[in-house]
Amino acid sequence: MSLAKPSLEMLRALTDENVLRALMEEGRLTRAEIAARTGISKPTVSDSVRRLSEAGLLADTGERTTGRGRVGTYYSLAADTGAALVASIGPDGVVAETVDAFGTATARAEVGLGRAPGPHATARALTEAVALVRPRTHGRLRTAVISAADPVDRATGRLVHLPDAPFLVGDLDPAEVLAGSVDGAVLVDNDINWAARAERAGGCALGVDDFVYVHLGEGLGCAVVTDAEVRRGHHGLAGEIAHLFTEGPRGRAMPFTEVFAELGLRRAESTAIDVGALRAAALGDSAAARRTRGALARAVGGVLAAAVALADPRLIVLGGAWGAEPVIAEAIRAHFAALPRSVPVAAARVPEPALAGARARAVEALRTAIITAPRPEASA
Amino acid sequence: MSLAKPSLEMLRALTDENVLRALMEEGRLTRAEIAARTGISKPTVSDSVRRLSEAGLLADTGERTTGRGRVGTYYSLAADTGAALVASIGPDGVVAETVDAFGTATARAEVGLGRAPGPHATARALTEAVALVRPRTHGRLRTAVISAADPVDRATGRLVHLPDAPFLVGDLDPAEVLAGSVDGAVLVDNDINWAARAERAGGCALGVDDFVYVHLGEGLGCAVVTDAEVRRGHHGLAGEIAHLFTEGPRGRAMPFTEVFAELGLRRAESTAIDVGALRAAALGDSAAARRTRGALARAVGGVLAAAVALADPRLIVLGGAWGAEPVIAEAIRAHFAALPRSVPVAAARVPEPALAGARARAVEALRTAIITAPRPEASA
DNA sequence: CCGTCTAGTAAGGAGTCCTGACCAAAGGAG
DNA sequence: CTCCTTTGGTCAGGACTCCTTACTAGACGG
Repeated sequence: MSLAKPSLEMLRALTDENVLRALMEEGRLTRAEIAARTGISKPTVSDSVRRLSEAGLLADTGERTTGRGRVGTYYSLAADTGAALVASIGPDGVVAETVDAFGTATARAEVGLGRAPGPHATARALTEAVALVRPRTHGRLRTAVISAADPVDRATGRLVHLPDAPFLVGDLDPAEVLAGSVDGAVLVDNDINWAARAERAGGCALGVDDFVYVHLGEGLGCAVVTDAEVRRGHHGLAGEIAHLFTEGPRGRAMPFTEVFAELGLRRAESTAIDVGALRAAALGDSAAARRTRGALARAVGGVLAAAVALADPRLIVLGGAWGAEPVIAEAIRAHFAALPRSVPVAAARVPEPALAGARARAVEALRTAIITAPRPEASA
Repeated sequence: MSLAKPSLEMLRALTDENVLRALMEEGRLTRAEIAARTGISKPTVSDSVRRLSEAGLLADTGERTTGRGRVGTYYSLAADTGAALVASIGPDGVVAETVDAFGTATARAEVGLGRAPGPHATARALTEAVALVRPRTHGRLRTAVISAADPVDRATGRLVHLPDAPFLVGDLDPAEVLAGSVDGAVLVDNDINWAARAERAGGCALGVDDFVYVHLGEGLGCAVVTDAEVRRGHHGLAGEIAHLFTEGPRGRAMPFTEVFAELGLRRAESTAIDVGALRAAALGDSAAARRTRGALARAVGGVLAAAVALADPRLIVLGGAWGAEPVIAEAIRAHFAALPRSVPVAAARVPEPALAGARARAVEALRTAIITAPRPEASA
């Protein structure tokens, strides 16, 4: 609400931010190149580079320009500006990466859970994965972005269990696990939300401001992107569609998750979908398979109709172990196209989408951490 | 994406904006008061006031401070800074207002349609209402914000007809009707979206960042507020819930709008709900009324479940001719509370909500128009 | 070897904001 | 009535930021 107060300090900070961002995007630049890129005059850029070098954020790389004219000196971010941790937590294990401010992944580790699933084993796997990547990165970990295959409470960052939905990873607080290894903020979100961001950044929803990503796998979920942002809702549970009323077998209205119980496609003693059984029942050319596909398409169609009604997307993206299966996706698409307010349907196509989305956000977070970090007063 | 380039001009503009906003909120202030309010030093404020006075945006009101100390001169916005038009368009007619940059309504007119509904009559009514308020306002109309009781295409601002939904006002392009009377941009949105903003600004959803406003009247609609903004979706049709699949009578899945056909509660030859018939059927203590209420509650419950699943609101607001009816609202609330992911339900309470929401936005738009308007170069 | 071309610096100026001192004028105390 | 206090507003000086223009340093090309 309150408007920023104008000051010369603010102006200088903006100049420094321009210089830093130019270098983050380009890797290394001479002062003249920075001036050309940002539109700021050469003397001002030189001032800023001097300031930032004295603060330890920038360094002469030792490289020099070649070609006609005077040799230029290349500057780049200092080596110790730190890194960000990215991790993807699923029921099978953990994938962890570190990225620097240029967006380059500097280390990667995968730790599987084998036959010992559960939150404790997952916490250990996360700790272990961090220990594996930690020594292979320069500087401290200034922030972390975590993807988890369960709903995430927006306020606390904890994984939460919703009624009648599978709890794939289990009760876990990633921020607590990482408390010792990461200096700054730890941001946790659902894997589907990260996947949606990845599709928007470079997948089938490239640049689309309003779309819905529907994930159909062991669990059921979706991500709602409106006005170019994933919307998480008050608790962070937007997109948890298990209890959305839709059309079940024989035209009855029932929660989405119960359709799978009704069809006998759940795993024993669990609310998770048995993807193997589903594929066995829905793929192929038999009349039974076609019937199953029809039932699935009608149930998913109800979910898509709800998404269209409430979010008005330009596009719907189907992802997940069986949602991206061409034959099933085609059945869904055909049924949905016949509904009164249909929109185009596309298939997700980014590999490791959750990790990719989290990685992009981690780079962003690391960059702003570097830019907004308090700097020593220039009082020498 | 690209970062603002720092410049001294930008700083000055920020100072001027601080001064202008302070005066817009407070009405009249002395330079010392502006300095105290904004935190900007007195000399700088004096400079800014001189600049803005020379540009014709500010004027000495002639009033003077009384009390101890030197007399101060009060400044205020110049009288000719213009006004904004606000209009609410419904099937029964048009209400138009003009507001100034202080948020004060300066004129108001209501033009009914009587027995001649339809888009042509509505366009005439709008023109007439504007002609009535126009002479009673100072300065030109610099922007307009329109509320319409039909879905609005976000890109064009036209009212659009969706299949199986009533078209209460009809095919109309408010911006075209107003082209001659309004200088600046014309913003058109659905009445339900404006109502939701009004409830957030000062009603039962005061300050809530994530909520869903469900309107149950002749038409069916809702507004989705996430992260403190009404989300309109790609076409502007977010919240058009007529085709959302829900639970109909006898437990069958069907589009929301068809529930009313099934219950015989639609008006003849129309997809609009017969509110009179609905009240007759659902109010009272008879077994039949209780059955009807139950059917309505289950149908609305499906819609609320979908809203909770996709938007994760902190609150659901019920409004509209029968949605706010206490007995029906209570039936909805009771049924919804038993669902697995229930959230609090409140009743809308802002009077003339669509107009109130549009008015607030019009003030905002007028203020930014004044602040960002190109100013004559100070070259005297 | 000299002209050309480019990175970077130096000098000067315009503009913005601030601090602190000062002035003007009204109300209150005695 | 006079003096002091209080407050709005201005003045002068200074710190700082950014820009333009002109200049220097130094390598390549012919």
